[in-house]
Amino acid sequence: MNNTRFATALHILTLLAASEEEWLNSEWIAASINVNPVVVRRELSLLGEAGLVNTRKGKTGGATLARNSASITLDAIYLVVKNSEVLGKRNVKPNPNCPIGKTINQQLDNLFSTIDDSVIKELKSKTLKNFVSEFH
Amino acid sequence: MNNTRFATALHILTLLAASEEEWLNSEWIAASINVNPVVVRRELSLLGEAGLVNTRKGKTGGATLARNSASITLDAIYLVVKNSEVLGKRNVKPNPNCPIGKTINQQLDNLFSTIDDSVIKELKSKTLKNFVSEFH
DNA sequence: TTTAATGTAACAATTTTTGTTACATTAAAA
DNA sequence: TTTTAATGTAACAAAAATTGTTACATTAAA
Repeated sequence: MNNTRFATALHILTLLAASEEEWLNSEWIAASINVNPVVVRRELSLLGEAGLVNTRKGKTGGATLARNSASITLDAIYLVVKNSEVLGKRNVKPNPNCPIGKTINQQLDNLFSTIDDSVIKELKSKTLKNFVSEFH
Repeated sequence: MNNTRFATALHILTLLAASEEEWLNSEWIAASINVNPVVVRRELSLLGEAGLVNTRKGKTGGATLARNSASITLDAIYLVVKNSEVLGKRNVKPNPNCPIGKTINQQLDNLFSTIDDSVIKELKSKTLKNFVSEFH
């Protein structure tokens, strides 16, 4: 992950959690993060598919949290934005004539999964509510 | 991490560990990974700085492990290639006029460090020797 | 009917990653 | 002493990933 998607998604959810019951629009959210509103809408769309937020169109449109911030754990956010593994990518075509090259990607699969799982587990222990409570 | 550097570095070290006492050259290693020899030399240079390999120039030049594969843990490799945090990047300039935007990067610092630390810890429990032993 | 929002496609710009060429330096071997 | 075969590294090119932007159809309240 060499991008800002987790930071952006968590920022969005933090704003929504900090003002529950209000429909925040993408322009307002974008101004807080300092990115383009389209970036926010794109991420909101994915967070919506994951059941973390509700969005509505039309005048007075915007977004709210879909569930209580205490029930949202950070692994759910991570899974929405994750598009690579913690240890990165495998090399595409290691040499099949080399005993190591022949099977290294299978060994890396195991290792990469193990590490990813431990990150997920750690994130699962942290709630959005707790994260938000750190702001004072 | 959305790159192949960890996979490449571990591949290199696996080859060296699998034929200790031999000086493998970058062209040979590169053929196993299927990348350009310069990529291998670049990574070997960094692995050398970290004390994981020895390299020598001249005819009969090449690389060997600098220490026993049982004493090399995977966190050492990760630290050599790591150039981003597990949860990615922060947004560059969140709005200082927003209570959330004002301090979110400090909160993210804490979270990102915690997650990175847990990955390091997990990798520290795994040795190169053990990884190599999985090939059969 | 007007206004103000989302949803999303299409594309542009930027940054990161990977690949390549070139060559100075080193050290063994002929 | 010259040739050979390697590393080390700079400089640049190419490809891929990331981020930003414009445009506009759709929706729903006012």
